[in-house]
Amino acid sequence: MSGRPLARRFYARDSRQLAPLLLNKVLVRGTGPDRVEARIVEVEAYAGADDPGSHAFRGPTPRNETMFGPPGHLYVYFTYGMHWCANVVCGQAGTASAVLLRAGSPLVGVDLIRQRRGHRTDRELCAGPARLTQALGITGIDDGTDLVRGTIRILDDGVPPPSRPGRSARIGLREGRGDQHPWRWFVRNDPNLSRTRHP
DNA sequence: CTACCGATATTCT
DNA sequence: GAATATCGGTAGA
Repeated sequence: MSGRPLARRFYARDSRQLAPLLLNKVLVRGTGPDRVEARIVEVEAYAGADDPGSHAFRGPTPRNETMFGPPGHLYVYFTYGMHWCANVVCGQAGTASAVLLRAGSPLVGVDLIRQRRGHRTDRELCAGPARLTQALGITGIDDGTDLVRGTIRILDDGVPPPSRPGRSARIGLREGRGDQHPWRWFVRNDPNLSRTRHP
């Protein structure tokens, strides 16, 4: 697999505009034998001060500092005491706009993904935000990575986003969910979507 | 297949 | 103390 890396200006739009455009793009980490690729099939948009579901809602902290930086970098955070989740920082610097990568379809390095994921069924390999980071080997040391120049990149390999993507409320939130914030987009009928549990 | 529950570090009240 | 942008194991239908 190969493709053209997304340019900085591609990331410089609002998270709700960028999120559906990231569907069917290819997330890449590593080179050579440890190269892993997955096609993005599910995302969620997060905003800044006006979004009660966002980590940036109460302003900058050590954890969310990357969200307030320039677009085209990776915001990686640790949650539930054991899981890493990855976001694409977008918009203008200071707006804290970001897109959470929630699920992918494995393309390259599937054997390595199976090792990292404990030899689960194929559809469980990248079906969830923490599963996706584990499959690609993304952890806190990747927080702040420049997606345009770094070892983690997002490629356009010519597959366009869906013309009519699935859309729903965001998952796993107490605040900022519901019909007022239908900011989850996904590739309809893809077998690698995350499980949708609504607490 | 769905439902529940424990794990467990950081952030927030 | 409580909550958290989650997951994997187990129990049951």
